[in-house]
Amino acid sequence: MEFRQLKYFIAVAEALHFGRAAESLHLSQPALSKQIQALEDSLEIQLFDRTKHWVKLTPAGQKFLEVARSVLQNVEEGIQITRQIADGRAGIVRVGLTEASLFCLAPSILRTCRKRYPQVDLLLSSGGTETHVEALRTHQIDIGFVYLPIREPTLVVEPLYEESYIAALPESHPLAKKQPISIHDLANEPLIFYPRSLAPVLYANFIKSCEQAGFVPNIVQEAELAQTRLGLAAAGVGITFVLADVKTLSAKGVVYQPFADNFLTLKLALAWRCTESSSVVHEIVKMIQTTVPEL
Amino acid sequence: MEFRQLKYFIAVAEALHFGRAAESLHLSQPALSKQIQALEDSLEIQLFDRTKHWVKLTPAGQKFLEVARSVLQNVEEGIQITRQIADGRAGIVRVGLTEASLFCLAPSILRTCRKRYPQVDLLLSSGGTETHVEALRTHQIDIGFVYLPIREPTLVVEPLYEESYIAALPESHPLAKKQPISIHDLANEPLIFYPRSLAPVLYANFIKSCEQAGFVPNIVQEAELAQTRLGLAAAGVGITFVLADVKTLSAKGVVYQPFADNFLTLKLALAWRCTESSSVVHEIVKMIQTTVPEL
DNA sequence: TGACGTAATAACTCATAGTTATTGCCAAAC
DNA sequence: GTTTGGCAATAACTATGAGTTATTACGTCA
Repeated sequence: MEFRQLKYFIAVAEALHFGRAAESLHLSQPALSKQIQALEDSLEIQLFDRTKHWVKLTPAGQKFLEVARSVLQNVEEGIQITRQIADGRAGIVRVGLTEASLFCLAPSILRTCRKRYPQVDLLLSSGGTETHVEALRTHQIDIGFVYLPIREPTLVVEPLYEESYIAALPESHPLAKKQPISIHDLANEPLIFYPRSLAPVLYANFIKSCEQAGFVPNIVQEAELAQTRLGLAAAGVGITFVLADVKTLSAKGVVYQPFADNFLTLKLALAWRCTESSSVVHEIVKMIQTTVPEL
Repeated sequence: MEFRQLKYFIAVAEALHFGRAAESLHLSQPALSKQIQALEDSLEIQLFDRTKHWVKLTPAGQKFLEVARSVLQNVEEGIQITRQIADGRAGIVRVGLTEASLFCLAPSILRTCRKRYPQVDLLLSSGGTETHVEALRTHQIDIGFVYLPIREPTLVVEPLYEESYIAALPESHPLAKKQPISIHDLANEPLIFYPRSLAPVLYANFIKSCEQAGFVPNIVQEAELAQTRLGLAAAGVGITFVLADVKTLSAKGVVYQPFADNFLTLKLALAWRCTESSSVVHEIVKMIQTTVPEL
């Protein structure tokens, strides 16, 4: 059985006339007759009752007409979906977000995706730079938000933007009134930082900057989430640091202060596998890269 | 796109190796390669990533594998159903039953049908001989239970069995004690008969038999259903007649009496269109013809 | 660097889907 | 009763393309 025969069969079943059906198929009548015969022979089922003067469907033929139509429609729809996946207009993309991207980026990325790529499902997870690099390698995610610099030849890494950290101090802290503050003010202060693994290079830079300023930072507590660190700061445990755009998160008992020397900055980047074959991943990368600067 | 190409595609997608896939298809490797290329070209979608050393599905190819499998399965199932209809193992058959057949035949016919032809739906309706003949002509039913004789050249009519009528008398009636009774006993008795249209010939025969016995029957009431007639008899309206096998229907206030001369008999037959093309109708006719004598 | 495994290409063959011309059948018209 | 017309089937032929075998090109592994 061939697709051709299904199409021919439908034409004859609709016209109930070999001549006219052949015409509508841009085909000669004998060719059509032969193909219908071949179809009936291969199925070993008589689909038409026909004399030289009329043609009609047998009961089996009526059922087969439904079957033929639904098969052709299934194929058509299947090709549509396949094409959407090939074009990157459909599929599943797993994105690893960072703490920073979680707050302000995620909602607008999701919104844009749903609008521009309604057939694409974004699965979001969160983690640090190291976990994302590993998750990319092991194919657990397709796109990761990471902090620069990164050395991983199997990944494509493209910077998104740079953002500076600001200090978050307990309300009652003396530095809360001085503005702007400097790195030197941090000497001897109890500090709350995030775990090294979240962005190892940034962590190292921080330590180095402190040492260059002539002191060893006194990190009394580590916490991954900004919210947790702010809570600790509010409780007077020490000074902590958050990304500038996190300050929209007004926390009770905490005062934000920018650094005069802007010494602690973060370069956010997007990473994906060099070998990535899925066009939908590339589409979503492009989408994120155009969406993020608009914010 | 061709079915061949779908099958080849599935083989390659499963083996991920053109040589081995070709072998499993009993085909040379170049032929397979060409067909896969032709498929990709016709769809304008790349289904495989391949080098000289490995083959793997693209994301679109993975989707298309699902599509191809489901299409082939749909076709397979569709052919199955079509074949069942062609063989008379599936379909819809509309059967017109008579009062007589409704009581004892219908349940066992339905039971046998469900057992032997699980894919066949029987749609039952009831009516008299004349309505069934008309319903057969106008394609409203496919098989009709009718009373003989019938002259209708467009129908095939095959007798099923002959059954005699028995009298049903009010309990208090003098004839209730005499056994068996004769046609002569009916002279001057008020009679309850069924409408002429239900079985015109039987009706005429009844009138004629009475006239030959020397009297004109005194029909005081007509009623189509046996149940109604029995009710009237019980109420003392008169004597009525029911098929012998209806007597299992014990009716209060009514006594059954066979006729000595067996004068009122009914020949039940099955009728269907000469031009009937549906094999399932013929199957069900055969089924009824073998089931009925067993009762 | 050479041998091996593998998909693609080349050149060819043969099956078959298409063509036109013709036949045979039945229905309707004269 | 005969003829005409319409239509599906058949016959004979053509050309497209699905298959073949032999070869090539390429990347991996020893």
